[in-house]
Amino acid sequence: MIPPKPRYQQLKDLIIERISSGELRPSDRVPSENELVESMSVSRMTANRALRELNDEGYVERIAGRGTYVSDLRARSHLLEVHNIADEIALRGHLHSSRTIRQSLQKARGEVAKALHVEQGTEVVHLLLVHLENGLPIQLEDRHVLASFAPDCLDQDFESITPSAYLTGIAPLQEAEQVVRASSPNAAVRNYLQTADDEPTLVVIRRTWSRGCPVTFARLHHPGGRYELTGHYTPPGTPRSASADVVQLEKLRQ
Amino acid sequence: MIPPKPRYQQLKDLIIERISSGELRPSDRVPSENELVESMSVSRMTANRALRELNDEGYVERIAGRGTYVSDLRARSHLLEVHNIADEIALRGHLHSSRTIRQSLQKARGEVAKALHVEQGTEVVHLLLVHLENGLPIQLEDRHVLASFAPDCLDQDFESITPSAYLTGIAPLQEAEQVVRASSPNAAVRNYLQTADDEPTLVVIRRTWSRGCPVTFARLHHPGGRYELTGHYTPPGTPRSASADVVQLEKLRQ
DNA sequence: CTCACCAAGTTGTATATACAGGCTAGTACA
DNA sequence: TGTACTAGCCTGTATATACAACTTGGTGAG
Repeated sequence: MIPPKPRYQQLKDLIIERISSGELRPSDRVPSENELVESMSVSRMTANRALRELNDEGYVERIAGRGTYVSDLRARSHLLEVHNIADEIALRGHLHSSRTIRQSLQKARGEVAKALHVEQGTEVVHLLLVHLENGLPIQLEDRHVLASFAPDCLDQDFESITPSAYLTGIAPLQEAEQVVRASSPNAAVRNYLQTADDEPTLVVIRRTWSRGCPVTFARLHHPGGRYELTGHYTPPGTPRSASADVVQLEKLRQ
Repeated sequence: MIPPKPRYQQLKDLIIERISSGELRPSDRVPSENELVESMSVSRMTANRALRELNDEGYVERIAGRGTYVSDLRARSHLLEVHNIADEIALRGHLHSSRTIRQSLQKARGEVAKALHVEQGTEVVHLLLVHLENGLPIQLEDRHVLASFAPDCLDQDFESITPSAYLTGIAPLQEAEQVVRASSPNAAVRNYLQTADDEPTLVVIRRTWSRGCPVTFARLHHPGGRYELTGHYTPPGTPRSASADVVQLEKLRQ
């Protein structure tokens, strides 16, 4: 028999659930401590602990005298962690969708063959997808997967499961290497990402190893104005909530 | 006048100080909540909050029924990669030089004050430098340093020692947080970096903590065409509070 | 000697209460 | 009209109290 979760944790789970389900959207007001006391039949200290920890973990933003609000962190991802774009978006309480542009068997050439440490002509699956956050393009995923590693890659429906989630399901990821660049996108990329002519893109080029061999090579293009990477050597004791977020809340309240 | 720190924070600072000074070593027993109640004249809930947060932040390990023990902090040290542009360039076998554009005492305003967690008007040193690799601009460093943290910051010759190297010499920089963006530079940045009109920049915004407080906030602009960030990812080991540490404690108790 | 049990100490959680301080909207007053 | 002030809500912190669960060491019964 598993012990029941503590009540403060139940409260946290409840609020996180409301955020990821979209019921509470960024900059929305979260029930105050006293409202939680009423509706959830807990003491204020318990409600306080739940909200305080959610604040420390970056889910919400608390402002003394005003209230508690759902954080709207700009599109963020952890630089040193390999993340699934769909999870990332869901965590922000937004809706993820994707559109498959290409899903075909090819022979590795040049850069791809070199990156994957295989002979030219080795079979790879080429994937080209656009990921959307609330309908807005947030990532163009240009990925090559070693066909021998993922034989059924061609039959997958990558609009219901992301390549990243699919690949980590096949075999544990052991190592990854990534390069981050700022670049001016060409017309095709601009078109897929629906960006202005002068908006740069943040490009993440990532190679991933499994069982000691590189198995996939991806080029991830993001619109510079809507996406940023965060590397987090988490500072103990300081709440995640940074200045920019507060400013953002201010703007949204007008 | 700055308000006094809350007591739970004073307790945390005290214990962190004892740990970093070496008075308390890894796997040593930390005073229990009740002992802190006695010696520090606080309520147990306050002592509990201090120790609980230290646990959440990885400084200590708490075991119900046993006590609180100092964590093995080895895992934390590898987190912070030193990003000194001069070392980076030297590592490539190239020549590093730099030009100081501004080095002045200022009062923190807006974004800077918030990022450093200080009142508006707190004195900060503003540094603006261009770093060159083989004579070519590779980074525009726009940095604010808490004046109280580095009093002689104004007298340093940052063309012979980089701010990064200087700051790590003063005190261990324990934690950092960074955000990476692609953006279109304004005319001033373009001029300093000698980039073409349509070349985007890769901007790294980094806050660095020492002894629990943010001490410096830097905005590092790089020419998109000549600079990229590389990262390496290996799967995390067992989480901080997991079995390994407990096993270690078990061993030490023999 | 061995095992069961218990007492003391520890952490984990929950509650009620209190006060301080920030923020806002509305009201009273000039 | 405009300004100053206040009531009410909010978060932030601190304390006292209570009970539960866990660990350890000792004690007593078998």
